[in-house]
Amino acid sequence: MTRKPAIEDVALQLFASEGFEGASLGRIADAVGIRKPSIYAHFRSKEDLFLCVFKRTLRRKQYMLLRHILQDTARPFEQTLRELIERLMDDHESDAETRFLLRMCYFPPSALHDQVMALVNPFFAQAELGLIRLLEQPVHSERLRPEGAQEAALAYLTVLDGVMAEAIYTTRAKAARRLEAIWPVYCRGVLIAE
Amino acid sequence: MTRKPAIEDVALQLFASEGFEGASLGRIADAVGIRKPSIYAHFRSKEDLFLCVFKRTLRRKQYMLLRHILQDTARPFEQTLRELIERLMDDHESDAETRFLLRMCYFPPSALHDQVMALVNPFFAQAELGLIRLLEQPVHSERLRPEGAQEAALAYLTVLDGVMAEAIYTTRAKAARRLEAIWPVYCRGVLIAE
DNA sequence: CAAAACCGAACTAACGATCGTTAGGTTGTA
DNA sequence: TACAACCTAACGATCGTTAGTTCGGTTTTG
Repeated sequence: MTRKPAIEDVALQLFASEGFEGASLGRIADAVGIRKPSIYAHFRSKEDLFLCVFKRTLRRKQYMLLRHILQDTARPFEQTLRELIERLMDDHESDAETRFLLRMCYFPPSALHDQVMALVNPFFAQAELGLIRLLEQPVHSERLRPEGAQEAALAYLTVLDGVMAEAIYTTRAKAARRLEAIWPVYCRGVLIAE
Repeated sequence: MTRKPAIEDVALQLFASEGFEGASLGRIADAVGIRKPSIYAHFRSKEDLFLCVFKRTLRRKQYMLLRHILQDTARPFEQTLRELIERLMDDHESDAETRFLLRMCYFPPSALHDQVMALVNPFFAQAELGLIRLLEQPVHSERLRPEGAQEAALAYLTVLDGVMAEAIYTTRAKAARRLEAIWPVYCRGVLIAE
């Protein structure tokens, strides 16, 4: 009977679209259908609410990423990696969770900058590591140029962020255009020519 | 003797670091060394102040970009394009103008979203066009793969945003790592193999 | 088994602080 | 004398937060 999950969901939505300072507890409470002080039955402060939502989101995304990358390690890695970008573009358009996470990784509330980064850095580090591990599997690494898995992984993350950047400030369709353009470039750049 | 330029400079700094909602007129006035209502001698509202600063920044950056791209069209284009990314990384670290512009292109104040985008879209469109024009010059286009200037330009913008993304949420040094990794990939991907 | 104590989730009322903004006065300069 | 640039004082609205209450459902107890 508790509205706690509803509060978290609405907070996520508003934080994603208005930012931390732009989303007020009053508007969050209104959208949930409760009174503003009722939020304090579940969270010690606005910052506490934010951090709870942020941690939850980080946890879910980490799980999703891991699952996607390890789903079928035998497939050509280009396919897996390209589909991951497409999936993130879809998610960014349809669910607020991805928008929230991206926004707060780029520009966390300045008072919480250090706390947020302490959560985000291991997240990114593990993502990079998981990616390198995938590319280092013999099936894949023997198709890579001698520069190796590390370079291919780092370059991929750059491509990913570049495409998502366009998804953020314009539309999914224009981001898809970018992916079409850069993907063959990326593949030619990291694979051994046949 | 007017403090108008000082107001704009300080507003730029605070908007860049705290966001539109996070930066209050009171703190801006404090940093300038005047009283809060004095701001209204020069700007009709907080939104007006923001838009003035934003337009000025857009104008300056547009001029800088154009100058950089057209500085020496005979040089190998890879050199010009790579240096542009390095320059933007430097700017992002040293001057608030670049941080401000990036932040507000990604996440404009939600009440001003449409107005901001009406300014930003032509800016991006012209940047893309200028880039394509550069790459279509025979000196450069004859070194490009048959996919052509359009693909190379779009891929470049993706690389640029991907590297800048890392500069935003971590440091210049880590962004430089990304550039090191992706630049040879990009060049192999767009240039004809010798 | 019924009464009592407890607890969590919501509420109302209100706090002080700060927000953006307006009105109106002072002062120095053209 | 007129105007621009600043000032003080204050506005209503909203911010995040606290105090204290009510109410329904568990758990503990006589």
